[in-house]
Amino acid sequence: MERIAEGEYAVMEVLWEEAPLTAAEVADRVPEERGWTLATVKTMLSRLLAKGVLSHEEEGRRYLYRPAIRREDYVAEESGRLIDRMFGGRVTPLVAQLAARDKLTDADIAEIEQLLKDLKS
Amino acid sequence: MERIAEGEYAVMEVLWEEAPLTAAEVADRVPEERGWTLATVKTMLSRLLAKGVLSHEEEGRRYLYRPAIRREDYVAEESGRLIDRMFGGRVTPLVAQLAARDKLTDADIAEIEQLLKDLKS
DNA sequence: CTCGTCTGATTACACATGTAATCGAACGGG
DNA sequence: CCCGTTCGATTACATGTGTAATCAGACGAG
Repeated sequence: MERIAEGEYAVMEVLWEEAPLTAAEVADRVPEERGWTLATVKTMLSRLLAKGVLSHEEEGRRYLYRPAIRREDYVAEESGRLIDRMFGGRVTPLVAQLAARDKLTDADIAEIEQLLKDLKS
Repeated sequence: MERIAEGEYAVMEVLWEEAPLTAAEVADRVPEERGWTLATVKTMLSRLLAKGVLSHEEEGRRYLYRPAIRREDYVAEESGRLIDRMFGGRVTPLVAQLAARDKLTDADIAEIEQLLKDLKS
């Protein structure tokens, strides 16, 4: 699967949230902080189309854009990439890392324990 | 902290493993698959120096390079970035994601459970 | 029919990255 | 003392990315 750049990812997020949308609608929904113009959003859409991660259908004179890949799939792939690169493909060190960094609250821990318990059954 | 590109990261790995090293030594230790020439490695070293994530000391006419940041710190930051971007800052969905993708073996599960148990005590 | 408007397409441009080659200085063998 | 070798530094160049402006064609208001 094609890599999606950080900025492009913001556009995907919008479309994973709601689709199909026109370019203008996507632009409206992109987080304010980006400060992107409509032109910028259109560039992103074109590039994402070229990468094959979006599809579009004509609606009159405009396009309606929608994701061509599932969010879960992309996220899984990206996560896997990071884990391979930084943790030699092993998940436990990642969890350990997060734990050591105090990134895990008690609630997180409880939740993960529950999750693991369900997994085993 | 400066971002480290994927290729540059390979060089950091070498130096986190063993330091200080000369450019030639680093090149020797970079994974074969990269197929990099010494020139390429030197470019990486320069860029990493510019980013401030490596330091160097002169040893005669050469430099000895060594990491200026700790691996754990960088890895923690990168992990955090991914988690923020893809999981809204929450770790549990990441674990859930990995679990759903069958990325967790029984041994992993046991290990993580043990880890969490230790955390609570 | 005509003209501004909206759309996607094309083009622009700077900086990052992958991947080097080359250059000038210094060292070391003869 | 000279020359090839070895360093880091500088330069090169294609591709990706952030961030747009502009252009050509279609559409809709008069």
